[in-house]
Amino acid sequence: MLDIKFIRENPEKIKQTLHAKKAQVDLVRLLDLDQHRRNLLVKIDELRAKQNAANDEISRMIKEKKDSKEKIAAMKEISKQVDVLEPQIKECEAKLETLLLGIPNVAHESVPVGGVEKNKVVRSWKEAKAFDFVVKDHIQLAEWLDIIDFKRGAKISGANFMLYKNEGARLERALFNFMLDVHTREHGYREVFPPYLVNTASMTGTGQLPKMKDDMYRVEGEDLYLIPTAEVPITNIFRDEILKEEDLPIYYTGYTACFRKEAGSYGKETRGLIRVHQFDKVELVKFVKPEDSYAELETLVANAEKILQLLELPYRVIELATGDLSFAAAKCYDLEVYAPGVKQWLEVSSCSNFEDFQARRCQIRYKGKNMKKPNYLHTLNGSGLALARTFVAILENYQTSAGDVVIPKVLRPFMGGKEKISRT
RNA sequence: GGAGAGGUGGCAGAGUGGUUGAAUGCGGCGGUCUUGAAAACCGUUAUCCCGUUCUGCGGGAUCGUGAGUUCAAAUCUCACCCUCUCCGCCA
Repeated sequence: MLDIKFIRENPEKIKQTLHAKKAQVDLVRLLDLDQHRRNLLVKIDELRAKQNAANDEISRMIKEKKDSKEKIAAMKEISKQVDVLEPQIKECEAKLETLLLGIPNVAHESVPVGGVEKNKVVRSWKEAKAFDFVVKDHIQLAEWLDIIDFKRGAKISGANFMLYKNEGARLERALFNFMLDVHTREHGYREVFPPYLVNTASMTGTGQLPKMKDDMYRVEGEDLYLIPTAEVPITNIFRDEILKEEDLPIYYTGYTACFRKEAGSYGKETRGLIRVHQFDKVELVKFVKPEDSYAELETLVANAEKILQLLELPYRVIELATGDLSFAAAKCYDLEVYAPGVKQWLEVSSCSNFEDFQARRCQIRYKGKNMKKPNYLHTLNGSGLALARTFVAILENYQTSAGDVVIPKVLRPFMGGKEKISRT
């Protein structure tokens, strides 16, 4: 959510943002409601001031045993007027809130302006491996090695649900353990393991609601949604709290399963593990002081990159253009790993600075000794990494001509020292 | 799921219709004292919104959340949420 004062003072900037992020919000109406709200507030505050003064007076009259009937009768009138105004203000504020929640975050000035075509490759790491045999894709490999059962996954739950088996299940487990270890031991993150189901307030806080409502699974009859990312529960850890300045920055990492409907995204491009309804992910979340957030974004990306480097997978870092930024992000880098089997660059991480956009929705503030008032902090998050696609990249990059998959060195301690996965 | 108790400021804990944003204690911050520290003493100590002649001033709101009764609600009524205790169920 943006500051209404900022919107009031920068309507042009908001118009550009709405256009860039393709959001439909009636800005004129929003500004009207804002003005209307303030007019109503002036009126009701005056009436309430009268009530408060009269309350003191009536109280004194009762104590002095004077007749207060007339005063009380007069106050009944005022009270009626308040009763008329109050619902008007509530209605106005509710409408304003609805519009406000629909306004996306403004991109940082450093972000390239334009659509996907303006996305910029800022760096790449490691050349794509040259194979001297015909490469298989991860679906062929996974079926050949009997480490993922696509058919039974679909039987149990539906299309695009996976049943990991044998060394596949173990590789998955190895991956998130490895990632958590790196982030907690080497990058200074504290580990959390949050709930997978969260309420409306949490989903609204990070910006999934109201916009992404149809992309999420909801529990029937309960105010609970399955998380599409651990960003939601982890960022909401501090919802409605004021933190101490000296406690910042705070870094959290956590593993969760993630659930997404991915409606309407079937087809050849999304076969196998590339776009699934349930996947595992290790998330990185930072709570930082505003002046540090862009430096923190760079280290966040570096922390995520480190995982790909340790896994020795070729990847590139993309800086997203304004039109490709998510609703809540002010700036975002995607990490794409190369998968030679499907011959695609796969997005395995998205690292964003939300500035105070989520903090304002969540009411997460901080206060220092020399600060008169609490201030919104900045939140950032990034995948470190999303597992399903990383799994794809490992299978496809580490395959041998025999159809085996060599286990990346850093994962072997998590795989009982095993060096490769072979058909049994 | 059933029965009961309860949700008040950073914490503890008063307050059951009328100058109560809220006693008191602890903690925090500033100061006096001290060579320094402790103790003692004095002061201070929430958040949000609106207006403004804007390093200030004026007003309003907030005692789990929402609705209601009333001239007036932390205090009364209802609903919901959460916590605790006991019972049941259960990985």
